[in-house]
Order: sequence, then structure tokens, then C-alpha cells
Amino acid sequence: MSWTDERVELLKKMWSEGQSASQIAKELGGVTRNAVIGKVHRLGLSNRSGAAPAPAAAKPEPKPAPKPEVKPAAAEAKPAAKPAAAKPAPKPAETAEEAPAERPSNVTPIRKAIIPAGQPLPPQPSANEISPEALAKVNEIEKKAKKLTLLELTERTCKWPVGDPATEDFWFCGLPVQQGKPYCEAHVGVAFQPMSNRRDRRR
DNA sequence: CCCTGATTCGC
DNA sequence: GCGAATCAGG
Repeated sequence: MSWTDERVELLKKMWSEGQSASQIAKELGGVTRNAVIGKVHRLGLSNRSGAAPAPAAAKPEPKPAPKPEVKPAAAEAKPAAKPAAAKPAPKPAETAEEAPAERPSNVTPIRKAIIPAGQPLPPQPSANEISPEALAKVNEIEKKAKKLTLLELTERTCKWPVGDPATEDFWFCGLPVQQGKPYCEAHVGVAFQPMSNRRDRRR
């Protein structure tokens, strides 16, 4: 495939619309996102200022942030300045990587209204203190949840259970998971709590 | 380990 | 000019 006028135009259009390089490549066909990006640069429109920065409906990575773009023009202002130091420091402390144990699939449906013993319910924030912010987020996204069944879960679907396993009203969130984690962003927010103020832990 | 764009460099 | 490989970031 080559960059015909038509293809270039479509590229320009989609790029200015804020479509990602991979999306454009998919649409064009016969090219990779690398090819698209390369072309974009050669066309000199890497700075998405074609026209309308119309935020596409499904644009996961809005990038409206201004881009100062320091040019190497007057870079000799500070002769003795430190050149690099780009790595301030990673996060002070990675929060505890402890997920609520995944619930086995063999949930035995007892009578409804009876909670199966030994089956930790979906981490209900009842007693625990979770940021109301995160909770609101969860309530919000649970409306959009895919409501998957156990069998529909994949490595990339949020495995957060919703509802009572003993009833029909039970499903898994199913939204795209956050990288690594077993849950979507919202559920990660309530799942990975830095361990509440449990004072001592003798053993 | 899914994605994003940016850059390099042999072709 | 092209784009795979690679880099840097979320």
C-alpha cells in the first residue's frame, strides 16, 4: 500500500479528529500504526492543530495539555546546570498489592437471603472506610458494567463481582481492567486499600 | 502487558 | 519517503 492522496486525506482527517494512530491504521488498512505515525510526522502535523480538537467519543487519552516544547535555541544559559536528573523517584511506597482473594466459582446457591458461609461477599465497604469518591465512582461505572457471567470473564475483564452469588442478580463488572490488576480502574480504587487502620497485628 | 505517540535509521 | 524497531510514557 502506498500513500495515495485519498489515503493521506483520510489520515489527515482522522488525525485532526483526534483518532489514534492505531485506529487510523486500522481504518486505512495495509499499514501499521507506526507507518501512520511516521507519515504524520513527515507531513508535519504531529501537533494536532489541524482543526477541531473534537474529543472523540471513545478517546481514552485526551491530550489537551499545552506543549511547551523547549527548543534547543537558548540552551546555554546555564553552563553549570545539571543536565539530567529526570528520575525524581518512584512512588514512595507501592501500596499493598493485596487483592481480595478471588472467589471460587463453585458457589453453592443456598436459599436466597442466606449468605453462604465462608464466602466473602464482594468487598462491601460497609464497615471499612473507603474514600466516598471512589465509591461514587464505582456506583457510577457499575451502571455501565458489562455484567458478564463467570464464563465470560477474560484476562482483560474486570472480575469485580456484583450482587449476591446466591441470587440471579449476580454478575461481574467486565469493564476493561487496569493493566496488571484484575479489576477496572474504579474497582481497583476500592479493592486496593492500603489496609485500614488495623492497629496491631499480634501473632 | 495493554495502549499512546516520538524517534531513529536502514532501506 | 517509508516504516519496523525502539524508545518513553500512561
